[in-house]
Amino acid sequence: MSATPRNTSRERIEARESTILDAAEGIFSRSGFDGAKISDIARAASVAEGTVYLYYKNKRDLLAGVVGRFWSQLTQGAEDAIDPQADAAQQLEQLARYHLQSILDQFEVVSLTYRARPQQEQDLDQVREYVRVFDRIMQRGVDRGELPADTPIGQLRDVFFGTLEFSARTLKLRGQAYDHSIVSNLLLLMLGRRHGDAGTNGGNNPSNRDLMQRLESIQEQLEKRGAW
Amino acid sequence: MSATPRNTSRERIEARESTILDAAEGIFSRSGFDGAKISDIARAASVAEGTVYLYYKNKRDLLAGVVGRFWSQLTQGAEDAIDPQADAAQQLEQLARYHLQSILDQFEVVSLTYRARPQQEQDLDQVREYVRVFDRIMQRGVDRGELPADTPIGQLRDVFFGTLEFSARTLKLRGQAYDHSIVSNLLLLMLGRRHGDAGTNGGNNPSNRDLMQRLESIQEQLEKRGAW
DNA sequence: TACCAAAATGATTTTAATTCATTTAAACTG
DNA sequence: CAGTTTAAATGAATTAAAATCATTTTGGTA
Repeated sequence: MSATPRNTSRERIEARESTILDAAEGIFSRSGFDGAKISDIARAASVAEGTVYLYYKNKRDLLAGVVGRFWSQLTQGAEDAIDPQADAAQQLEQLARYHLQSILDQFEVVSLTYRARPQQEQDLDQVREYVRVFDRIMQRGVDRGELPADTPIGQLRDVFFGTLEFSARTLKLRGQAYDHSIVSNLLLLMLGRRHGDAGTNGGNNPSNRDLMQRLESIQEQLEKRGAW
Repeated sequence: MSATPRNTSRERIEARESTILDAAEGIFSRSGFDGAKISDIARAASVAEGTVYLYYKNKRDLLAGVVGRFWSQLTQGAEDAIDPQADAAQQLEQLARYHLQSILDQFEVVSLTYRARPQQEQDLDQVREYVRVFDRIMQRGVDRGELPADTPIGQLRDVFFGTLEFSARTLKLRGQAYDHSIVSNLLLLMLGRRHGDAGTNGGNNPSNRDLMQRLESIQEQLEKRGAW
């Protein structure tokens, strides 16, 4: 029959493709795009060099495969990390934490994204899909009145992902780990409140009494100095 | 004597180096890093292939030269674009406009930056220097009490550059041109007001929180000065 | 068991970076 | 200014790695 003519075969083939992607991800991450040799990837996948070309047209295509899979998995993970019951602000925080944590954990793969061909090509379809997770959260927030109706979602998207990615780079450059204050401050900015440190003195409005004390302290200092 | 033994020579050599950089910038921008052939670059510079290697160790090094020069020029241009008399908010807006405009104009070169070796290497020294233009504006704003004393400059730096770069990518992707609302909204976010339209909360009565921040900033300045 | 098509192989070809022995030009010397 | 030394430039030859493709192997089928 032809009912399941090469079903077994299909499984084997998908497994092999996935093996090649795994190998490529490892070698690309370790050596970068230029440093990675197809022969190394083939060896790591226990496959002949020519076999790689049966699955991917060329080296760039293979990279696109690795990067595409990464972003697909990220989309899946993001959807799992977000509580559908929560309000927009909470969901945004969940996404921010998840995103920052993930791009820190897999920084090398994220960097490889920039080696994929940009624009027009569908190389970055999976990135676009990922970004829609953000758009949906925001749109729902607007629809429910949790966010102002004129919220510029498109612009805030660039604020959100741009800030998190640059922050991740900074952390990596300095050898620092995940820092929650980045997420807190970003959310405070985006949701329209003032920055400062997260919990510390949060949204407190100091009392007139606090202000008076501070003024007295300043006056005292000035008098000590006699200067002005 | 050896006072000016090969001064004339030095000029010629610098001119040639600059010619090679120009050629490389053109070819790299047009064809990308991988697509650019040293032979093309050599031809565009009217020079033999081997000559390129007298000036740059290899292709990556040549790329670093192109990218480094770009960021140096950007630093120079930024300093010219900023009015030293203006307050922090105005300077920030000047820098934002200049930055967004520049990276849109020379998007390909900016993209090439990501092909330069990251981390530890001094490939990105010029980028760091450029970023200090931002830091100086912010620090001066804090010192003068125009910005809260606890302004997290380092984090805001990532907000600023991250947002502008991602916004530029979005514009390019959609074939759109410079959009001033991006700069306006970014500044509104960063300076702690709400987004939406510019003047909205302009001359409003300041809250106690605003007053307290201003007092703290004054006090800090006093203390700094008291140190000597 | 014999056959066929799909899959895999790796030696060969191709492409482009990098090197280096040789040539050319510039700067210095007496 | 002819001769000598040193620096700069050249491009043919080398090398390295991507990509191809004629051949072999494998798995399924009759």
